[in-house]
Amino acid sequence: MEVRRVTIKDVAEAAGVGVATVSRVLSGGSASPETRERVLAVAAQLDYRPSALGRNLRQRRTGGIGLLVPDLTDTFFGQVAEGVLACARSAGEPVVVGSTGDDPEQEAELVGMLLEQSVDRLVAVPSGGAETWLPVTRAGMTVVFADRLPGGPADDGLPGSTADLMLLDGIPARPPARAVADVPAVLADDRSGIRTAVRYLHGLGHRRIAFLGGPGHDRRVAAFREAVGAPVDEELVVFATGSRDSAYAAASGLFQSRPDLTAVLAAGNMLGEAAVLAARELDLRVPRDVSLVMYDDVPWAELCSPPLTVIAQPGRDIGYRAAELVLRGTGRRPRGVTLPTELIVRGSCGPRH
Amino acid sequence: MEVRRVTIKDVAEAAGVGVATVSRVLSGGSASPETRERVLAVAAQLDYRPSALGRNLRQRRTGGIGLLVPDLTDTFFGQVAEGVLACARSAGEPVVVGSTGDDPEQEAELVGMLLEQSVDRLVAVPSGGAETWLPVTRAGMTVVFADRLPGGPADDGLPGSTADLMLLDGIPARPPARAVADVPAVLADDRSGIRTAVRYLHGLGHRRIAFLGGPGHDRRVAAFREAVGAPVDEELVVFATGSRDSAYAAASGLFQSRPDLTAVLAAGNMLGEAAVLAARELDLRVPRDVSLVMYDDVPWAELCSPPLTVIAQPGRDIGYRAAELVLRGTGRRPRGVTLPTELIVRGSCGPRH
DNA sequence: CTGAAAGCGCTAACAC
DNA sequence: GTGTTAGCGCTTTCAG
Repeated sequence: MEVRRVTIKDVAEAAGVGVATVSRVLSGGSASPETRERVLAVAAQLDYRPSALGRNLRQRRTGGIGLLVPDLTDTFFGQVAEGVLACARSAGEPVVVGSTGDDPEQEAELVGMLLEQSVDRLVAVPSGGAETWLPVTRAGMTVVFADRLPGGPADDGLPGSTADLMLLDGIPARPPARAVADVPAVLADDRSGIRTAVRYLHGLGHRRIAFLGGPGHDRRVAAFREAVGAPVDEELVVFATGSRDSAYAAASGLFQSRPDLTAVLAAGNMLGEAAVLAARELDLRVPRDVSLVMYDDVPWAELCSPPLTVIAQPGRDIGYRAAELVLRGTGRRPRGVTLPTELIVRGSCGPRH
Repeated sequence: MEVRRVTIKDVAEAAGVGVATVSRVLSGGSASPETRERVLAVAAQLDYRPSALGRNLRQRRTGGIGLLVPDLTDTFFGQVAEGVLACARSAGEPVVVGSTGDDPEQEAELVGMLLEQSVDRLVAVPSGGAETWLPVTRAGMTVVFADRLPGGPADDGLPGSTADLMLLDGIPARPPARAVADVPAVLADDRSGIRTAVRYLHGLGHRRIAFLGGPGHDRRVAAFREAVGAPVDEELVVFATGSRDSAYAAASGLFQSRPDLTAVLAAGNMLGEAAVLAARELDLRVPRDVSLVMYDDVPWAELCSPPLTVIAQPGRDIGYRAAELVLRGTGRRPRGVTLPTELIVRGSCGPRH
């Protein structure tokens, strides 16, 4: 059943040359036109495929790149993944994917697995903080973060002094350690996206705007705080964990504890989904009773009624660019790239009532 | 920068034993308790990770399993992928993922890449027909299909004689070649799902029910034809290619060419999305003017208004079971498994008007 | 119970 | 130009 693979030796024998010659020909080295032709012909005829295992082992190089996302069921991360896969394919590189469930432990475990596979280039939407990522970069992995940055070790969501922290897009990123802070990242311009949304809501007359966030939305809260200006009503800032249940609970709790809020900004599409559901359950009409802006322009945003006003970020591009960075080895110039967001106004926001 | 990996040799030296001993200890072989302890200690201290490359090369075994899906942006396939990843992780196996875009050519290319990586176990939602898959199985790959079966070579969607074809779930699957027909598959019980939905619509008084399908929905049309019984109005059976645009065009065209239809069955969530959009664009009210049943119970189905009545199939389970099968080597007894579907009635269907 | 040695498929020196 | 050879890190006989 297990058909023995055709090896370079087989090709060499069949072509009446040495293995080195075959290797050279196949990797575009020098060879007499005649030999080259013969080898190529034989290789094709035998349907020879060089074993990546052998090659990688010999070259002590990695095969492929790794991709870690929190949840492939989330359309946005699906977009990111598609971007990474597209770029990797065009480079002929395989992609080993892992889903972390937004759990630092699973994330660490998956990284270990990648290391074992000699995959030393990684695109990650990080869940864990510096304590997870410091060892990884130190292990010699080339990593590029996508969509978000690792949170600080003490992830209380409430950065204390924001004064002497490194600024990325002007948002305190609380770089937990030098090495991790130097990891390039491909991010959406959260600051501008959130600011635009908040201004839009302001313009509509809203004053009590809630923020509904999830894991990894540190930069977005920070941007929210900045955009709102003045002291933020802390009760209006709530966080869920990664699950749908948790998102729903957070949204529902928010609406019930603060019936006076007039608008909510959901920092991710799962949060947005939860907000719509919770609002409906509580007989809150959108946008009459409450206005809603959601992060991520997923296809179904348009199907809601009313269609959801969203902050669109280019998931696919984020993935593609991250893969590009990691593939080109991120030569010095580690600073990553920031992609634009866009406020797409549909029907889920109205004037304050 | 590139830190040399700790190899088995390093561990052996540090522990004052031979490499063979280290290997044995780490793979649970025999060794004196004392030696074992020492080796384990040293390995842990050095943070030694055996290289999968070396191991796999030596054992001429594959590392990991492959996963090929049409599009990770489609929530359903995201669920399937999550299932596969979950199973693979619990088995400690890495997963190499590829997105085919429902294009047989890309699919073939990706399979080639997997072969090169020595990945010889594959879970696939197939796009190509027998001509793609026959060579693959013959190359010695262990493959398990998920969610659908490869279509016939002449994929006209209109099987001619259904008499002497192999029946799977009683649906003509048009097995294009012995080898491919023997590939195990994990499928949802499309036949029952579709039948239930059609009966439900019948019960509501609908007689002109349209079928909106996409790539890989051969079994579903077949089930539709069977459920409707009698000769089906062929104008009411339309197919889109994989893209969202195509789906929209198909849906829109259907509504316009046959304004007399009263219900539509969308064979996948992207088709359902398109149907909702097209209906809205044409000022068709759901369910007053047209009833809609969609395949796949994606989270947003509930967010639509009215919430969509769906045929739910367990995407995650499908992926998980498929991975299980491919991991346990699918010992003889290739027949796969069929998982139940469920009609979830929400608000998108009403009595015929 | 343990070590030495042979190779898995490949590439990169190094000879010819 | 082309062949020979020495490993890459690992497991697995085969002796001791």
